Amino acid sequence: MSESNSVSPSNPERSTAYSPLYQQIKVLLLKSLDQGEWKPGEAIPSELDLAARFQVSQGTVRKAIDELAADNLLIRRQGKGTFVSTHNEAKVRYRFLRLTPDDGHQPTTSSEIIGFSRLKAPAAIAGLLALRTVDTVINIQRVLSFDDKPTILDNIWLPANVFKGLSSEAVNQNREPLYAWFEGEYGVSMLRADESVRAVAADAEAARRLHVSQGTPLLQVERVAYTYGERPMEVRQGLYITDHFHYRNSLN
Amino acid sequence: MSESNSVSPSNPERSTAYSPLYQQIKVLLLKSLDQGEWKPGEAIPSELDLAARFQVSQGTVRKAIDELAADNLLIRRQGKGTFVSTHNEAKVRYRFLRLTPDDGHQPTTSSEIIGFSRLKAPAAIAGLLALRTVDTVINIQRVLSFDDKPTILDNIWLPANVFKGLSSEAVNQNREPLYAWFEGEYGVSMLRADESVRAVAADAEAARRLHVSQGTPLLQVERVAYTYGERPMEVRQGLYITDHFHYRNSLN
DNA sequence: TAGTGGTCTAGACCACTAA
DNA sequence: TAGTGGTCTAGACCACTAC
Repeated sequence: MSESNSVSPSNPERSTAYSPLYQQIKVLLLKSLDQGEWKPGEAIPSELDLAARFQVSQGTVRKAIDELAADNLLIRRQGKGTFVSTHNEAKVRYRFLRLTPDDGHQPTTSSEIIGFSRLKAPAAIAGLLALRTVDTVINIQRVLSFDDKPTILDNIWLPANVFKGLSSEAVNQNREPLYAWFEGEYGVSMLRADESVRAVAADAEAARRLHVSQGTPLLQVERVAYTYGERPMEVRQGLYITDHFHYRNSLN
Repeated sequence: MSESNSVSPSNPERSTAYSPLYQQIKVLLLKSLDQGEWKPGEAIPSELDLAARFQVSQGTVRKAIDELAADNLLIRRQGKGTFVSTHNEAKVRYRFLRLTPDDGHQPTTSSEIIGFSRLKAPAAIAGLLALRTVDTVINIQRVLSFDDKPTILDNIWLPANVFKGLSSEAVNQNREPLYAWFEGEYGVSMLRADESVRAVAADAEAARRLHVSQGTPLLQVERVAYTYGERPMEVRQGLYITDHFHYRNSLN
């Protein structure tokens, strides 16, 4: 583990690229996070330790950490330290799920796996996952129920070369939220996602799985989730019943 | 214009409330913004001027401004100054509209007002706007077309006591985006909004207005928009056609 | 050239946590 | 009490804009 992470404060030959010190520190921190030097849920070194390691002032490290914390990659806890984000804490499980009950109450959730297969990536999926159509993907289908009522039909696509050894049995035995499971079992941290939302009519399959009539309006949510380096790691299409739930969003 | 905006760095009697200096500065800046001391699009005083005015260091003012800029209330422009946000710039018009063409191209937009009335606030609207049911609200209905194809049916509710003098003629003559118009004409800045999204079936009215068959799945977007101090200033229900457009969202 | 925001430092002190 | 992140200061210098 070489520790020669020094940085030159002012680079005299700035051909085209000038980047402030704290941005360079941020890149170094991201590299360590991506490489797993500190795992989800663990503390990273203190600001003073990092300042010594990178040969900069505490304030500069602070600004780098501030930005990573603003992006939810790190979590600061006064008096305790700075920790790597995780999907595995009660408070932030289902962090990416925007579907919310119309009344405030917290529903019980359960998941049933209804499909699992490996196949060559369909063109559309390959494009979104930055794969070729000769690469293998894993397809998982499941139904999420809230208070025992089927509410979400998910169709999930993962790159097989990353999720090595993921099997039908494994996914059936897993009881954690998927993203928490991915962190612990496959070392994949989902950091960010883009969603496209539409209204569609339930087809025969969706109607059967969600116990609604064919043609019922459903919310279709297409998600691409990314890990470090903006690398896409999951494509997911969800069909949501929205008669007693809504997709919430905040604009600013 | 009294200028006695001083602040005591450390309050010895912190009964329960401790708030850092930069937070107190932030509150003072918000008050000035709310009171219109600096209008949308205008520059606020320089950091050094504000530091002198509030008797704190530049760094403390900076941190207060940083947070306001992160909330999109202010915009920093290096070398020029810090400016009050506005919906009236080409770059950020339709800042709150998440509906996006599936292909990337930028459609032409047009708006047709199809309804205007004043009435006592219905209970549901009164609740969302923090009004009583004896208060008057303004209701505007319109159709937004993209590339001359009707795509959004909007039903908008405004508190009449704030939007004084808003008339059917005025709203018909206005050519700006609504929120830009509200800023200039009524001094109301829309800073933030919450949205609830659902899939619904087009009723007879929506079908007629949007040129689709009754029962067509539509995206229903319910929005509450807020100005300074989290005061709700608009309730809006939009029905979106999403066959060639989608509601985009980023999660992190 | 002057004025603005942006970066970086060094040091002091405060608030919070845990032993 | 020691260690962490959080606040605040004063000052130097850099990058960008406009005149």
